[in-house]
Formats: sequence, structure tokens, C-alpha cells
Amino acid sequence: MASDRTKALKGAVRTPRRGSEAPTIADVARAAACSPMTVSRVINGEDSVREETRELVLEAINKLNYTPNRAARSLAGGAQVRIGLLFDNPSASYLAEFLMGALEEAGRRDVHLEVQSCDSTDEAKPMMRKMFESGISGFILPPPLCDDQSVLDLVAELDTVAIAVGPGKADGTHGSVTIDDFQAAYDMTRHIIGLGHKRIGFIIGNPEQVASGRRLGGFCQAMQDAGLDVPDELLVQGRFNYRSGMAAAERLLALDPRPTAIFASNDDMAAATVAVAHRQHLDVPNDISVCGFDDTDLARSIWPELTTIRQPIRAMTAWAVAAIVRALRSKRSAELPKIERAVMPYDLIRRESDAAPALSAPTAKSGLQT
Amino acid sequence: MASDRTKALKGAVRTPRRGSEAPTIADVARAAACSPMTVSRVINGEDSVREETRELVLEAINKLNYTPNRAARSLAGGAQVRIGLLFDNPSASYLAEFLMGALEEAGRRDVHLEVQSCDSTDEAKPMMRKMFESGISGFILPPPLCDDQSVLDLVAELDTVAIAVGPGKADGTHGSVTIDDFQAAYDMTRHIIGLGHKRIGFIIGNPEQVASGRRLGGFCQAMQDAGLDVPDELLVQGRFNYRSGMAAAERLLALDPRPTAIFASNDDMAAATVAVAHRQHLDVPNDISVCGFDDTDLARSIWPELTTIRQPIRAMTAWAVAAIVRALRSKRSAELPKIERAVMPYDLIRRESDAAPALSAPTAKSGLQT
DNA sequence: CCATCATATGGTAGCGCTAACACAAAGCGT
DNA sequence: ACGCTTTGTGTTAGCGCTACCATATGATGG
Repeated sequence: MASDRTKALKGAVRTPRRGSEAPTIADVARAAACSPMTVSRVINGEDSVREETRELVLEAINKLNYTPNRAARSLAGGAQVRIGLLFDNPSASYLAEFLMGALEEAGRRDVHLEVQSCDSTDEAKPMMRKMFESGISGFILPPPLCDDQSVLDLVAELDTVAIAVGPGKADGTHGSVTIDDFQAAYDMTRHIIGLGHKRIGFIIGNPEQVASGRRLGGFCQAMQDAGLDVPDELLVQGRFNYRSGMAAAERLLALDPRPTAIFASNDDMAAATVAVAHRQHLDVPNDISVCGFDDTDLARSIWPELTTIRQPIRAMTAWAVAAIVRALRSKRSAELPKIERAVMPYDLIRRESDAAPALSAPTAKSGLQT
Repeated sequence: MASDRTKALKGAVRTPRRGSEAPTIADVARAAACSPMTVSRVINGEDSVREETRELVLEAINKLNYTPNRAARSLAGGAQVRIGLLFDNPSASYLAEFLMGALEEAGRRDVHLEVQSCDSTDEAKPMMRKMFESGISGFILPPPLCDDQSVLDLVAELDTVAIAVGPGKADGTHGSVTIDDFQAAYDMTRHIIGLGHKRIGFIIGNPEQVASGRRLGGFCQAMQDAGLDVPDELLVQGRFNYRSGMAAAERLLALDPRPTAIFASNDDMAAATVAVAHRQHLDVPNDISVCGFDDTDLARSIWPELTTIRQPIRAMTAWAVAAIVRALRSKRSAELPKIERAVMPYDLIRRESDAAPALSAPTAKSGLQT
């Protein structure tokens, strides 16, 4: 008898093993009176579905509160898309924004993000190799990695998909998302000039990053267009970090006549400038205006809050993820992988660190002080 | 003839659609001369595999450079695990570390992370509800969310799995990872006392966060144990941000006699203290020592770099992800979901913002200054 | 010596979705 | 009228893995 039962069970229906009771595509299909395939098509926005049918399906989806199963999707859809994200010593606030944008989009697109941090560009390259070999299908390259020629060469060699977040090379091996650094710096400079400043110091960013040059360029152009002179002494080299900002600010503030405003190429250096100014008992913004760039967390966490340029970092990385997915798709369908480039809008955020220069020309104040 | 061909094709093998040529579990099974099932068991570390067989399989895995397909795994394994991560205005540097830890572990465990930011605890609750309804199976709660009773109540109501990153309540509704804030503050205070300081100011953290009280407690205990007095004037309330740190520092530095050291409950407030000190032409650390807590990015980006307590934030969030996965698993297998709690080790990081007090008692220096 | 159990392994049937095809119906040129 | 394409939908067969059972083998116990 026991064996009879066993035999009977053999042909019988096994216990099904649905993970949860979440609705599946089949449930939706039933509710919409069509095939699962049609539902799939609607979900994926294919255009070969009659409008009528589509609405029926959407209604069913809504009623059942259906969400596609990500795992099944990427399993059936072929390769799982994994995107590598390498960081080389970014400022934390930049990183946070960056990750949020990437994560959000990755969630939406059902892409897996592989995040790695490294300590130098040289370390980054073998890591990229390893990630590529382990099946990473695309990379997002934040600065300064996207500014390093050898990294870009590696991208070309691997023939992988990469998006530079920041100005990339236009050699067609990779896409890029960036803001118009030149124009943004130009606008900020005009804003400062508009306040009445004439002697404006500029702290240059890390020379290894392309954006630094662009920002410098925008500054110089705006000054020139306003008929203002930019003596070399007003251009001081920094490296995008607080430390370098302090050194640069000290040099600028020791100048005679002292500049009435300082435009730093990023917020970290601007924050350092504010600190140095305070140490010298200068009031910001009344004795000296300070402007930054990036609108990272820091810009709002110090006092006075920084007037700065806001980069839509989150939107930029989200775009980068989406662009990689698109590129991968077109690569698989044998079209030549298209390289996309995007230029995002920026904003000039006016806060409390800038003001019109003091009425008494600062020249009066500073006698010989050597 | 054409129709003949069509009919022939009908029964024929379709084009297979392997996404990539990555090895599958079947390939490994073939190489190890066993069934895919056995390979699966080895991968998942089940113990019902003979040691001999296991090694054979591992060898094959290595040779083929096989990695399991995540999508297939979670599809077959039942429910996909999705973990919600809600942020309420964290400092960017904290967020960055936090995310890195969570992402890393989520990658390893093949868990999907759903990150959301919100602007207040009140906003957080409806968001949690919505996420829960959309199938989020667990939450990681960073401070200050994990300190809010109504949020914890919601966790209990939803009967979902949650891990507080920070000291949680011990009511058994949720797990937690934290460091011993009391002991860490105690250690730091002893360190400062050991330097020779006797008059030490303390900036308290946001009163809504449990950790604040613990840190304060540790400070007071250490002072008491050293036989040092803590007059009320040396305890100033802050809110964990730069702004509040500035205000607090101004009050402390205006004291007569001025404290020779200030211990701020986090790095942001310590950084603010350094800035205020500098503005008052005080040298850090020679005129005044400043110590922070957390070892966020900021601690190393200002000058002098802060002596602070390092929390292993990354490890903590990684642990949180792993704990949620474990809890979910035990919940599914009908065991009562176990609530895990972990206390992680911390480090006292000595940098440049602390030193022995100046030989001349500061009292001498500060006359009446009103 | 056979029932009973533990241990190690295999077979099968899905998990939920989509690629690739099949096909019916409609449109269009000749 | 016939082929030919186009459009919208259905059918089938997986994607790579694991849950669930079955089974082979040895160990135990009465």
C-alpha cells in the first residue's frame, strides 16, 4: 500500500513553490484576458500593442498592484547587466550624491551595481581588468578616473562600455555626462563681477582633471569680457581638497591689494578659504566674498553657507546608468554600440558668502605689511 | 515544399538563447562528474556532501571560473529579498560610508537595496508603509530614524524585519548594530585627561538621538573617575551639525577660565569648533585641543586633522544587511524571526588636533573680556 | 534478516519572465 | 484574385538555478 501511494505520488502534482503570493504576469494576463506575452510587451513599452489592449492590461496591472519580478526578468532577458563603479578618493559628499543617483536608476532598470573604491588611478586599472573579467559589462567613471588617459585607453582596449561623469575625451570610445564647466564658471564670474568686484582671486582645481581647465577658462573669459585684468598672482593652483584650498587662500589673502572676492573651483577649497579668512579676522562676505563650485553638502554645512554652482550629480549618474544599459542593448543587437554624450543644466545657487565689495577700496586698508 | 520546411522546422531545435558563454552550474557538474544539484549544494555550503565530492566540485568551479547567476538564484530560491534604506538628512560623509557598506554586502548576498531619502521622521513613516506594501521585506534604519519611537512602533506594527544602526530599543522588535558609545566617549575623555587637561568642554549631540546621551555619559563618567569636576557651563548642547557646533564652541571659548580642550560629540561639531577657535586666533592644538567622534571624511579634510573615534560604519551596515537576510530566512522557515544585536569595535584615531595643554595656565591669559 | 534510519546523490519540475518564432487578420499593389 | 507585407497576438521553449522528492548505500536495531 505504501508503495502504491508512492507510485501514485510520482505522477501527481508536486507541491508548488511560489515564493510569495505576489501577482505574476500570468495573473495579469488572465485579468486582462490576453496572453502573458502581451502583458510583457506592455510592460516593456513595445509599440506593437493596440492602444485598447494596452489600456486593458494597464488597468489589470493597476488593479492587481503588479510589479514584475526583477530576477525573472533579467534571467529571461539574457545577460544580467552589471555595472562597475570605481572611486578614486572622492569627497564623501560627492560620493553620496553619486551613489544615490546610480542606485535609484539601477533599481529602476534592474541593474546590478558593483561598487569599488581604490586609492589611485594606478590601482584602478587592474581592478577594472578584474571586474571586466568577472563579467562586468560596463563602467561608470567619475573624476578623476575619467580624466586619466591610461584609464580611457584601458576602456578602449577592453572594448567595454563606459560613461565618464565629467568631460570625457571625444574619441568615441566612451560616452559622457557633464555640465558645461566653462559656462558655469563664466556665469559665476559674471555674477561676482556684477556685485561690483574687480579684483577677483581664482583657485584652480586639480590640474589632472579636465574640468579644472574648463572652469579656469570660464573665469578668464568672463574677466576678459568685462575688461578686467587677471594678473598671474590672482590665479593660484589648488588640488580640489581642503588643504590645498587653505594654502591657496593664504597666498591670495596676502596679496596687496587684497582681492575682494575669491572664486574657488570647488566647495572644499571655498570652505578652506572661508576658514582662512576667518582666521585673519576677515568677515565673509563683507570683507571678502567667497564662491564655490559643486554645491556639495559642505556648502550648506559651513557658515556662511556658500554661494556655489549646483551640479545635478544625481541626475547625471542616473543618466549614466541608463546610457550604459542602452549601449549594452544596442551592442547585443549587433548595432554598433552608440556612444552617448549629455550636457546637463546647472544652477547658480546664491547663498550668504558673497556680497558687494566694501565701499572703501581694500587698497586703502592694506599698507605695507612685510 | 515551403510548407514542408516549415513543418520540419516546427519540430526542430530552436535557436538557443544563452545570454553569454559564461559557465553554468551544468558545466561545472559535467566537469566534476556529478549532478548540478550536488554543485548547488556545494555552493550553498550545505553539509550533506562528502568532503571528497566537495573538493572535486570546488576544483571544477575554479577551473571554469564559474560564478553563480544571481538572477537565477533568487528566482529559483523563492522570494527576492529587497531591503529598504531610509535616510533622514544624514551628513554626506556618513551616508557615503553607510551606502558603501550596504552595497558591498548586498552585492555579495544578492539582495536588492532600495534607497530613499526623506526630510523628516514624519515623512519617513508613510514612506516606510509604502515601501512595505510594495514588497520590501526589511529595513535598515540609520539614526536618527532608529531613535524615534514612532518609527520603531511602525516596525512593530508592520511586523517587518528591521535593524537599527545605532543603539536601538531592546524590546525585541528589531535588531541593532552599534558601537559602545559610552565606552568610546569614556576612552576619548581619558585620553584627553591623560594629555594633562583638566578643564574640558563637551559639546552634546542631538538630544533626539540615543547615542548623544551615551557619549555624554561616557564623558561624565571618565571625568568623575579622574576626580575632575564637570560644571554645567562646560556641557553645551549641540545638534550634530556644523552650525550648532559653532554656537556651542563660541559659548565654550568665551568661558573664563577657558577650557583647554573641547570634546565634540561628532566631527562636524569638532570641525566647527576648530573654525571658531581659529577665528579667535587660537592655535589648535596648542591653545586648545579639539576632539571629534565618528571619523567621517571631514575629520581628515580639515586642518589640523581631527583626533576622533572611528566607527566601522561600513562593517556595521554590511552586518545589518546580512542580519536582515538571516532574519528573513528564519522567518520564512517558520522559526520565530531571531532578533540579532551586535556591538562593533571602535578605534581612537590620534591625529593632530590634540596636545598637552599649554604650560601657562590659560586662566592667566584670559582676563575680563566683556 | 528485514524494518528503520541517516547520509549522500540524483531527477524533475518549476521560479516568472521574455526571445524567437507562428499565425491570423488586415492592407496593398498588380 | 493572388501573393506580399504589415500588424497584433499567441505559443513554445527556455534563462540558470534550487525546492522537493526519490533513491542508492551503508549503518543500526530489534
